[in-house]
Order: sequence, then C-alpha cells, then structure tokens
Amino acid sequence: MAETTTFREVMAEIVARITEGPWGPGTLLPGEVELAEEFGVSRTTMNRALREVSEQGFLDRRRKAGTRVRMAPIRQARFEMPVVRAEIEKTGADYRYALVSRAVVVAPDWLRARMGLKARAKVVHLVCLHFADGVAFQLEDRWINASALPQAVEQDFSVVGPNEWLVATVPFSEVEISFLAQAADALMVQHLDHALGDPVFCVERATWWQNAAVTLVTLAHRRGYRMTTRY
Amino acid sequence: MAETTTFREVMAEIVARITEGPWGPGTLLPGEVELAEEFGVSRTTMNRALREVSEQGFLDRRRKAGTRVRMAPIRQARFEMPVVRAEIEKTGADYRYALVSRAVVVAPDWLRARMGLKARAKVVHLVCLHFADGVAFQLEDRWINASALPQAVEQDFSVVGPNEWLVATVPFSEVEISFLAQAADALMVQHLDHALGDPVFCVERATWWQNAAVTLVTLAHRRGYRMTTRY
DNA sequence: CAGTGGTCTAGACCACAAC
DNA sequence: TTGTGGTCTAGACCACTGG
Repeated sequence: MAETTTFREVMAEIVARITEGPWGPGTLLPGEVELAEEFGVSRTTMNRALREVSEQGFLDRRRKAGTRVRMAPIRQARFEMPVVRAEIEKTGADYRYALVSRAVVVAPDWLRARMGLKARAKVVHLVCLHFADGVAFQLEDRWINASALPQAVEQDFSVVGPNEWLVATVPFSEVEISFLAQAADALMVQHLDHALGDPVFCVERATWWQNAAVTLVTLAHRRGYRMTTRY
Repeated sequence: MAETTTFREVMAEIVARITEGPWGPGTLLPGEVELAEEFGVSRTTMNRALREVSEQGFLDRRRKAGTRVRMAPIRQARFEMPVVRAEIEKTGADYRYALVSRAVVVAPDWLRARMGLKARAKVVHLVCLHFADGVAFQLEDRWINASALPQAVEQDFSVVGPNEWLVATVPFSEVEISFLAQAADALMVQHLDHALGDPVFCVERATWWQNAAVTLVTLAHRRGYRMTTRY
C-alpha cells in the first residue's frame, strides 16, 4: 500500500472489499494473522482495524468462529443530544430562556408509576420555553424527584434552566430516551405555533442516578421540526 | 486493583472518578504515562481506556493540551435501525409483508429536488405494509431511482420487500435519517390505525451510493409507536 | 480440545498544537 | 520548541466457543 500503513488505511480497504470487492455478505474472512501478513501490518494493527469496522456494524466477530461479513449491516443512527442552548446557538440564532411555571407538588399516579416513586413523593414541576431568535422553539415539561434532589425545591429556575442546572449538579446518570409523535395539547398550543391536535415531535427523557429516578422531561418542538443525522 | 488489571477496569475507575470522585467537570487529568504508572498498566492499555471513555463523551483529548473532563458530557443517543422484520420478530410477533402498490413513473418535482434527480428521471414508487401479528405496524412509502438501479424496474416486490431487496443489492451507502411527526394522510388512515390528521411518528431515510441518489423512504408507524433507547 | 479473537506489554517514533 | 496524545510493532498469554 503506502510506506507506512495505518489502521485507517486498512479499515478503508476492508470496507471497500466488503462494499465493492470480493467480500460479499456472509463471507468468512481470513484470520487476523493471515490478514496482518497480507497487509504488511502487525496483528495489533489489524485487530484494531477489524474491531473498528466491526463496531461500524459491518462485521460479526466471534472467537473460534472467525470474522464474518454481516448479511445486513447493522445500521445505527447516532444522535447527539446537545443542550438546547447549544443546538440553537449553533444555527447562529439568539437563544432566550423563560420559565413558564414552577410548582412543588405530590407526584400524580402516572408519574409515580413512570418514575418508580414512593406514595406521596414530592416533585418539582417545571414548564419552560426555549426561544430561537425570539420564536418559541421548544417547550420543556419537566418533573424532578425532590427526594433524590432536595436542592431542586429551593432552586428558582427563572434565570438558569433546569437542564443546565441538572447537568451541572447531577454528575452522570442512566438515561432512557424516546422519540414520539404527540397531538398538541392546550399548553403546546398556547406556547408553540400549533393548533390543537397538531402532530408534535416530542423527545421524552428519563434519568436515573444510582438507581433513583431523578427527572422526567418531555420536550415538545415547534412545527416542522426534524431530528436529522447522517452516516 | 486486581491481579490482572484490564482496560475495562481502568475505564470503570476513570468513569467513577469523573462521576463520583475527584475529577469534576473541567479537571485536567494527568498524562497517560503518569496514569499508566499509577494504575500499574502499560501506556497502551491506559491509552485504550482513555480513548474509550472519551468516545463515551466524558473526556476531551487533545495533543499537547492533555485530557480534560468535559463540562457537560456529550449525551449521544444511539439507535439501531433494524430491518422491520427483525424489529417485529424480536418481540415474538409474527411478521407479514404486503405490497400495496407499485408503479414506474416520472419523478415529481419535489422528489427530483429532494433526491437531486435529472429532469424526467424515472423512479419506482412502492407502497408496502409490514404487519406484526396480523396488525399493520408500519407503512412504507418508497421511491427508487431507476437510473441508479435499473434492476428495480423489473423487480416484482410482491414477496420480498424493497428494504430487504435493497440491502442485498446495494452494498453500502451514505444515509441521512430524519425523525419527525406528521399528520396522518389518506393513505395512512386507510392502512394504519389512524384518523385523518392524527400525529404519526415517521422516519425518513435518504440513501446515496457513489454520489447518486438511490432511494428515499418514509416509514409511518402505528398509533403510539415510540423509538426508544438507553445509555 | 483446539482455533480464533481479546487483550496486555514494553518500547519506539511521530504529529499536532499550545506556549 | 516541546510536551502530549496517536499509533505501530513484535511477542505473548488468555478466554471463549465451535466442532
């Protein structure tokens, strides 16, 4: 190949052989040692190349069984979930935040079930708006578990949004994200550019930390919003 | 740590130090050499551990600048986009496929613009249904560029769905995926369990191969469908 | 049981970017 | 200029798993 063959070049060649060359779906590849020899690289390098191609979903690797080209590549979409502020400012638009309402209440039943809270658990309920160039971009409907995060009760979220406050307060957590289509309800109609019943693209995110539910949020987007990615 | 310290153990410890321990957001970590020494592993192993933690979005690594804990972890959602058949069968349900309509036509203007086709380009237009346990699960509305894929014109898609045919025919490609909410149109009302105007969760996928548009597909899902992932 | 991938090591050179 | 991560090598042992 070249004077110094890097694992990236090896990867490119492997992908080429899969997509254009002789290694059609289902092909059993030669072993790492043999391939390393053919490419003139060390087995370490060949291993890394194969591993990364495998992570891209093209290959299925198993000990003893060998490396096989997947019948259908595992197509995986990767979405970065930026803080809204970053998402908006990246487009060059001005970002503005507003708190619509804030209340400390006893968790309703559906929420208790959804978050796994104890009976009569207290939660902070927040509704916020995120604007791009003065136009409402996203409506945030958030519940925070006051037992897990007592500081949230005393936080006044009028200046700093709960999202930014949370990422700075809770170090990390397990997250479940869902994308769904919802019919616009009264709150969405009031704050976003929707008519009642319009299809709204929503992201729902539930967060745990050390097995305790921290927060559940629904992000409703303005008309025509799409979440897009390439690969 | 243990007798043999693996890079996974090192990773776990690094993540722990970030999330619970002394390495708060913004911290500059010691260099690889120093860390390797502290953990009693080779630099190669430490490098891999740091690289993978970095890929998870916790760390920002730059030559000369060093390794720094991100202020806010890059939260990224990864969705596997299985073939519908696999998605349905994984739930234990029976899968059934049906072709609703098939036509070879001149591409309408909006499609030419969207896919970048020449004037009067021919396309194959397919509408298909995917059933789970006899209930319509997904409505597939697909356009295939006949110039890029002449074989598609003669394919009769009554038994094998276009998705499965395509993954077996076109090796790989660049893909753009969008998630969006759409109002149910007549076709969706007819085939899915929707009323006119209902919010429908749709996935739109455009595919290119060697800079030529191959196919554009919209997948409309049944009521209440969510696309979910954890991390 | 034996073959294949998974991983670790020690040492080396290099490329990039901050100072 | 120089420190830091990026990568390659050669060799070795190990773990899983298919036959």
